[in-house]
Amino acid sequence: MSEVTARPAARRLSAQEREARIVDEAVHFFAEVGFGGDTRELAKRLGVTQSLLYKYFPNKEALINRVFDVVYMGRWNPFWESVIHDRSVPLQERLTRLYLEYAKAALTRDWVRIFMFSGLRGESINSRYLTVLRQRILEPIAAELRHEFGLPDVAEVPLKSAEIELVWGINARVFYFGQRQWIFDVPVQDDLPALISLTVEHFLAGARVVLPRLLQSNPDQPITSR
Amino acid sequence: MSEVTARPAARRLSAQEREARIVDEAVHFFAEVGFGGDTRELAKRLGVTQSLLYKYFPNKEALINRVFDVVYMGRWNPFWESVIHDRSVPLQERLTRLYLEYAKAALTRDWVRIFMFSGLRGESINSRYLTVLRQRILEPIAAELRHEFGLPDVAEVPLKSAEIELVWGINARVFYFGQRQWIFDVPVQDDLPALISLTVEHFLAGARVVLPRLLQSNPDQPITSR
DNA sequence: CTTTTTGGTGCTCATTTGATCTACAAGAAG
DNA sequence: CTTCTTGTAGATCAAATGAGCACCAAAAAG
Repeated sequence: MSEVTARPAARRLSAQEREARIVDEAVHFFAEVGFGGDTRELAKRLGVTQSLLYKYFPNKEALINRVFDVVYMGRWNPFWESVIHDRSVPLQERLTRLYLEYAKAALTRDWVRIFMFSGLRGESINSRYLTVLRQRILEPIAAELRHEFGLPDVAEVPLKSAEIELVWGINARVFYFGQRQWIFDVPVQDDLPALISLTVEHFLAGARVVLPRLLQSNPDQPITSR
Repeated sequence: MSEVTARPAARRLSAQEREARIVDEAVHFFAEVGFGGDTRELAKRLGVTQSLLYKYFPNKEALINRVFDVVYMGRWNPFWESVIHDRSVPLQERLTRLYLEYAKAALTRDWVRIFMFSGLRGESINSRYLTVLRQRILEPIAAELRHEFGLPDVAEVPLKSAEIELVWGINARVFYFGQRQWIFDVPVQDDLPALISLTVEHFLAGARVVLPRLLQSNPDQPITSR
């Protein structure tokens, strides 16, 4: 076998194009092996020398931060926010559409794994992302639930934290599908869209029973308590 | 400040005791920084020289595998399995007790983080653990749900995968509490036990509506489907 | 065709890190 | 007092890895 393998380099792209390819491959690479992955291996996958990476990014951290930008808010879809408020569509359908679309972005291998890798690393970006998610998705859903079940408007009775927690539950379940598939190797058997619609259906049926009771109890921190 | 800190070594323990301390500290250490954490730092935390570690474990991998043994099945509580079948107690209470107890073991910082670190590393132990969980906890719960709602016994109509998926949902939600607290830094506001009991209540209320419908539909892979 | 620009390579350095080895000290046991 | 065991001290190796530098060659400009 010849030792001439990595030599015919895919040379001479525009700086812009090259940078884009580096970031793109970095997303896949770090999603696979974690941020401890070494730059030589990344360069090899790009068909490029390791030193070239440092012509585009001052150091590894800068590249990692670029990956965060691209993967996190770079994939945010405004449709997720808008669909919630469209009361011309039944709530169950709105939620199903929302999470069907959400799954397309957030249940990819790259996204799920990078989300966990960065969280475990102690990056504050996870916390920031989830805060945005809560404000733009979960709280609006909670408000729509009030309307759906004929409960007092949020303007009158502010959302209780337990209501938000209930809505977190949808996210938890959907995200868990992704974790099972891309991290734990216990893939989902059934058709994912079908499971998501089942999840939404189940969620609403449960909320219809539990929510009114939740709002009757005392101020905040209701329920049985410690 | 004095540099006399790690020197007054806790010397001369029995081999057994020393090994136990190493494993114990390794659990905390790897849970914090991941399995990429270096042995010198671990030794420092133990107040011991790095070379001593290699007197107890042939290499780092062996130590890591020990950590898996201790953390995974080493913390399995048979009560989780037994409580499910006790029909002298209402199902809702059984499930609440189960997940309250489950949370004590599986919602610790060490457990949640090591579970994710090992999963991302591609360890097969996660898949094995979740398979055991499904067989010993989730499927029995699904069977009890049949009984609870007056649906055909599992012996007559075998469990559909969608039923199991529904039960995975409880686990997903409970585990997500742990992930938020120990990985994403978006801690749960309310009292955790209260939230778990709310989760169970909500789950059962939803299942009561959805499950009968699920069993009426065609063979497996029911629901809307692609 | 020559010059200039700039994308890309090869080599090298300094650290970090897993792992090993020699010599020695201090409790416990006979 | 001698011997065994637990640990230290510390040096050391080899491999892996982030980062920097001098130089080259292909494309663009004149």
